[in-house]
Amino acid sequence: MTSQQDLLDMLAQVARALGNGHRLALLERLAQGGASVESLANTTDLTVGNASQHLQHLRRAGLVTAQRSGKQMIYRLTDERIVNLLGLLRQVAETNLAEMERLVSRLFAEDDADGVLEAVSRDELLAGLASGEVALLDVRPEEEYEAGHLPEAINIPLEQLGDMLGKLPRDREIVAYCRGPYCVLSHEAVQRLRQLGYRVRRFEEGYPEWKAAGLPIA
Amino acid sequence: MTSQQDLLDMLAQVARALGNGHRLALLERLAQGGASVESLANTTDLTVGNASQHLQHLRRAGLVTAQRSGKQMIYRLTDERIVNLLGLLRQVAETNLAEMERLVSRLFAEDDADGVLEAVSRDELLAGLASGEVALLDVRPEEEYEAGHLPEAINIPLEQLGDMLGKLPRDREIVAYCRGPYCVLSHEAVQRLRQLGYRVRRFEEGYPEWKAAGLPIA
DNA sequence: CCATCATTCTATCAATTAATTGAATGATAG
DNA sequence: CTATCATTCAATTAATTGATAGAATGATGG
Repeated sequence: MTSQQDLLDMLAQVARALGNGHRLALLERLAQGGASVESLANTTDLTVGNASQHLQHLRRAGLVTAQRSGKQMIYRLTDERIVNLLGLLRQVAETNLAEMERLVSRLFAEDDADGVLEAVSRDELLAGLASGEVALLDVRPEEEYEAGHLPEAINIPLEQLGDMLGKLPRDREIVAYCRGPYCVLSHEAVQRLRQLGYRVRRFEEGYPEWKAAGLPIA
Repeated sequence: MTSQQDLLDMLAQVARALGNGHRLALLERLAQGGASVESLANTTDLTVGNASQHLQHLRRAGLVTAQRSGKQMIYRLTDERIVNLLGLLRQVAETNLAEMERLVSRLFAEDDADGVLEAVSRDELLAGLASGEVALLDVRPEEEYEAGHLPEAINIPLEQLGDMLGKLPRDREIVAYCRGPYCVLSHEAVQRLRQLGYRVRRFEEGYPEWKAAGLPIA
């Protein structure tokens, strides 16, 4: 006979699949778009063998699917709602764990006496884009940009920021975004560009959250 | 230095706290309202010592708080959004794990050739209540009903269903609800009442989801 | 203060999980 | 068919987790 506890045990199995920092890193990368095991291993600093095992763990939990493409195995999120699930987990953790807040503020430690570096909210960004006052900058690697990005966004991967400044407008405020709330790429970009005199702030979310909210992508 | 991985590790710690069936059962019970360790141990079939340990695990993850009241320790959810988090986890698991669906349909196995026992959705229930065509029946234990319930709901705990039939109207359809989507109390009540000739269906959600949605409670 | 009750702490054992290594499989290009 | 590349499998080890039993703590009522 099936009992309610069996169902909860199965739910727990899915939750346990989320219960490892490396697997969360893999999911965050997968939220940018599908990728091969090797590519995933590189962006998450795992050995290929280890990444493969974690991906199979996620697959058993129904969180990702695998599809062979030639020699490579391409992994993808099974469900767009997984982004929402991770977002909600993040919110709950941030509001209820003091330790969490400490880590977040340290990760984004910034010399921001005037508060001008305050991150841009989704509503604020939408308003800025509608009025044409804001230029969007995607600082993720080209591979992730190609897999999908916010409309009208210019792609300058963080490593090439110095070489491609010509692409950036001087007459509008720039809003930089990257992989999500904990991604430091956009934060780093903002700090560097501000030193060069650009008017630039960081979007408080990233591409996956934008997409999961059903907003238009390119 | 703090890295993004530290944050993901901390998120993983919260997810791991959800990664145990007994702890999910405790959270489901806590979603009905605060309770003592002993009460929680009873409703989840755990020993008191074991329940205490799991509750402390949940506390370290920031999911519950404890407050002493006389000799007893009353535990509560720290955050209403935890109900949403569990709901989303459930949705993701149900849509992506075949095994999950199999278990759910077996738990609610019903002899329902005509489809009349189909669960009532939230919108349908709201419409029925607004028009006065529906009477609400809460079949949870009195303790949980007292801690909060849907407006106008009559409480008849499942064990006392036979004794208190007089409270039920014959002229309206009855909608029974209990703790949530996996709670079998309302399902059991519906089966029994239908045999007695009542017009009755079960609400597909439960009290915690109703409350978390911001709908009025009593 | 003492007895009682509710809960937590401590120690222990069994079970599960994560990382590592090296071998095995599957697909492709020559 | 063979060499190569990407991924998975299998075996081992260390670390973590969960259950249990019994001692310890904290609050209450006489």
